Amino acid sequence: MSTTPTIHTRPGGRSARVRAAVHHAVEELLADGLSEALTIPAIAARAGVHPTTVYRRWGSLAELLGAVAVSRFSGDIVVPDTGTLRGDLEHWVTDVATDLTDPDVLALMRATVGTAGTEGASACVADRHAQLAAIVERERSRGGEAPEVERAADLLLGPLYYRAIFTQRPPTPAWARELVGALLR
Amino acid sequence: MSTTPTIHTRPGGRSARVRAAVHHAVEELLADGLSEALTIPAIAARAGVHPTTVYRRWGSLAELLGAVAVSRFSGDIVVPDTGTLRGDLEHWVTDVATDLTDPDVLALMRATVGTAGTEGASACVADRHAQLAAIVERERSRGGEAPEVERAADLLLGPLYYRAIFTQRPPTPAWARELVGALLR
DNA sequence: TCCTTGATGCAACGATCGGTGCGTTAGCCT
DNA sequence: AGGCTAACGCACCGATCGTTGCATCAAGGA
Repeated sequence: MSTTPTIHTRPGGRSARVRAAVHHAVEELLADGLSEALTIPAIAARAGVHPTTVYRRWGSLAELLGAVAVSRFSGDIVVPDTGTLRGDLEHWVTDVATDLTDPDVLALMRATVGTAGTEGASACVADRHAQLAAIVERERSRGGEAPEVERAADLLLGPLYYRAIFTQRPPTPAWARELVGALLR
Repeated sequence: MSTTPTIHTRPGGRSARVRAAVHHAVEELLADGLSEALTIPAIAARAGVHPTTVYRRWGSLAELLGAVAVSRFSGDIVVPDTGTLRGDLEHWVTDVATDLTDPDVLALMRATVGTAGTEGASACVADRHAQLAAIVERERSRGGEAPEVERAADLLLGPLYYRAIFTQRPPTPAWARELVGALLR
């Protein structure tokens, strides 16, 4: 779930700084469109850290990208309670669509999917699934009818991520809200 | 009568053989799960071709993967005419879902998305869009009502590719047919 | 058939990547 | 405050990548 800083062996100041610097360097290099030369020495140089450190802590580029994706795509977002399922979903898909408009986010997601394989890909959407499940569960606790989480993910996250990754038409908030209409028909 | 296909390049026997061997080697290496060590020398060795040839003809791994994706995902598939829009779509999504079950296809798609960027990603789905547009157009020529191509792509290709790429639950034909139901509601 | 020319093979090179052993630094604990 | 120990920096190494110049081969045309 969230980053619990008590689990790591040594959550001290320096390790955390190095970790943050490396993560930030990965996002910076990806933002610069250098998806080609995204190599560990380049990341280390950008982070002001010795390459050996990166090799030892993360091992491979795949694991590093996976870690960056997890920490980037696992914000502790609390979806505000609008009182209705439709309102919650519309608010949420707007947030997701806005997030997927950021080219840096797309670059990180593409690189993670291509390098970290299945695990990296699911790490990109795990938190979104959890948020969606929370919204559906909240509606059920209100006593209302709610579709299955799987179906909601198919009809909401499916079009959103498909447009973001595979097409050149980034999702817009207005278009995303129509997806809610198609789901709650 | 046969118009000599004087194309700019040389469609002769050897170039075509080399091209086919390299394309096949890329798919083979990806099928072996070697997405990590997917490098041009490795591809050339697998294809029985000198690395220089690959560097000269394709230039970079991104362009090579893009070319492989284009040639793999652009079969001249003719969707059979079942007489109704629903039948055509159900038949088509079944084909797409079956294709997306192949791990080799998924590996190629992930590698292309991660390496070849936006252009590679759209190359993976361009032909699917064309097929869907053809189905919709056929229904209109029958005089029937058909949804917009964009909407159909969002609600059909979206869930299909989302499941295939981002989740560990590959799409099944039965599930894919339900998508048609959600679209034609 | 021979000639032209584009495509491929070959060998060598510099550059850089990925890894290892060791000394040093800086958190955490008593 | 001082020791303990994980984490980091440094120097060095082998392996491999990406490129270039030149020789060779094969496809297409006169």
